[in-house]
Amino acid sequence: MNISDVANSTGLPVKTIRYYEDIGLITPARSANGYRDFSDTDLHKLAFIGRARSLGFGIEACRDLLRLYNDQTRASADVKRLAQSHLSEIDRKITELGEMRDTLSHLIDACAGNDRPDCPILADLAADHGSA
Amino acid sequence: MNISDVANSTGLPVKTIRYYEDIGLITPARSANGYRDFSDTDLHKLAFIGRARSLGFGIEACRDLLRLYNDQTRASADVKRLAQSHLSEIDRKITELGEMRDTLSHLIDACAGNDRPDCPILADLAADHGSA
DNA sequence: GCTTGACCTTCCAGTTACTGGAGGCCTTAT
DNA sequence: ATAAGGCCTCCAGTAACTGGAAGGTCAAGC
Repeated sequence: MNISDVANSTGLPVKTIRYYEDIGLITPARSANGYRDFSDTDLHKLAFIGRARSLGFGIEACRDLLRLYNDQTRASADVKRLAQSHLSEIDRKITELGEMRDTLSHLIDACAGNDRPDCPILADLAADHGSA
Repeated sequence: MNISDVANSTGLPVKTIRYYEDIGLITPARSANGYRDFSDTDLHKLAFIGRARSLGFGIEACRDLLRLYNDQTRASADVKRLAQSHLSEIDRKITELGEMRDTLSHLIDACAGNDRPDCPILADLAADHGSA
């Protein structure tokens, strides 16, 4: 299988697949002409990585997940721990973004949005929010 | 004012302040010895940027906000538009993270988390989610 | 046999917003 | 005189790609 076939099957961009080889996530064979020659296993791994990435796992976490997947002696507790740690990170980000969202939407509501210069958004950014 | 005073006042790291000068957000004066010599205006600008950044505005948006702030003839509509566009982006991210969160927490709930190898999380990542 | 166009290759640079570190002046206090 | 600490610049690295240049390969058509 050539790289564009794999890209079509997995939905991953060609560039990304090459990148995943660069960083050692996959090691496809090479044809005599130098082209990458992907096996079904490579395809499967890439699909796996693609789904893990779509759940927000970082590349190193993907590497760990792949290793666990290939390890028949794994304990599901190890996978769960990894996933929980990632979930906490997601929750942290959601909270952070939610706080931004709340502040920002209040400011937006307070702004007339007309052709006058006075603007509560700018006023808030310029205001002293210091603790002292 | 030396850079560490500004860092203390604004809460921004020294490195970040130098970086903001590099990219032209601020242009502090220099003392005879080559040290940056920050004015109150510089301080104010940096605090402004710090607050905009804490609301998640990107650097270029900060530049725009600063420009609008300094433009007495601005229309609040322009500020509002910028903020709304940023809010949409935040909402998009929250939605994306929320979807990840939901999927991931279902999988985590389904995983026994013991020392057995069978794991619904890995099974899901390995499963064919293809459209065909 | 040759050209054309679609693929494939590698390598380099750029993205975001910093952060860390090396190597080296400047200042202040002892 | 020296030691500590603050300041300087420049270089490299981070995460995960993405775009583009320069060039080899392959299949089809004339």
